[in-house]
Amino acid sequence: MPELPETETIARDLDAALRGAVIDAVTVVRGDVLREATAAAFVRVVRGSRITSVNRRAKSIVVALQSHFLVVTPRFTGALLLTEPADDRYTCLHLALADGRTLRYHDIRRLGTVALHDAARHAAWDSALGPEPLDLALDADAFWHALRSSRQAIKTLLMDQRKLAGVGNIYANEALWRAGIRPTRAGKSLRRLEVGGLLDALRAVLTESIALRGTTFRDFQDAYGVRGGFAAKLAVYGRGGQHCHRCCTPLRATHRLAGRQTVWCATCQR
DNA sequence: AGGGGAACCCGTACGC
DNA sequence: TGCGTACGGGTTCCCC
Repeated sequence: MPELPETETIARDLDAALRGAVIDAVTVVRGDVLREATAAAFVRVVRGSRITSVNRRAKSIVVALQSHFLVVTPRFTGALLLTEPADDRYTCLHLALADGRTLRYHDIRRLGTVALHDAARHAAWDSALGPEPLDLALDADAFWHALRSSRQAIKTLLMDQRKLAGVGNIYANEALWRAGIRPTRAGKSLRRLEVGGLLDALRAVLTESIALRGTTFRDFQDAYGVRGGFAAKLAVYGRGGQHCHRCCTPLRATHRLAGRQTVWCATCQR
């Protein structure tokens, strides 16, 4: 479930730890996590290359090499680990660094992916994604325009990576509760003022979660195997049937909206 | 075009 | 207790 705050946590740690590191040896243990490259091509490109930076885009960690990019999308159980995992059976990729450290891509359920991009492919991938919510270049007017053409539910739109990058189920639920907006409202029904409030709420919850190194609901761990601290701060996600922190009404929960867990307060979300 | 649904994967939860 | 099955979850791909 790593969304924006969780992948941001991983990327910041890895950037500090890996900038300038050289990858000496590559072992592909579970080749089915690879995308856009065969195991042989992956080894050929990655072996001997230097890591120039590590960043985040949407819910992916982007490891920049000299000429290529590794785009790691952990999905539910994927992790980029600098420490020895508790169970090495789930190591999919093993990168030995010249300084003696090891970077592993570890994934129990293997729905996560590691793609290899050259510069042109990476630019195309990047341009297909929507704006970053924490980028101040995205203003409420632009966001309002992006939403007002759609009949889809606002919660579905928040999670549409072409419209906005990095927001998944947890933070979509949380931002809508904070903004007092019902998840099922059609995008085009939102007024300009409501969209401004929603963007403010979204930025606040993402920023607070990053400060606590993300939400570990079940599986998320950072590069050192440590859990995030934001789960205790969640107002609605995973709290169906419990009381709303604002008005004490029992929170409603459904899976009907795009098949995902949606939790909201029918009293204070309109 | 835009939206809906299946596939991907396997640990966990649950039923018998 | 032990086995079998349903489920979840984001993205991609396919189809209507």
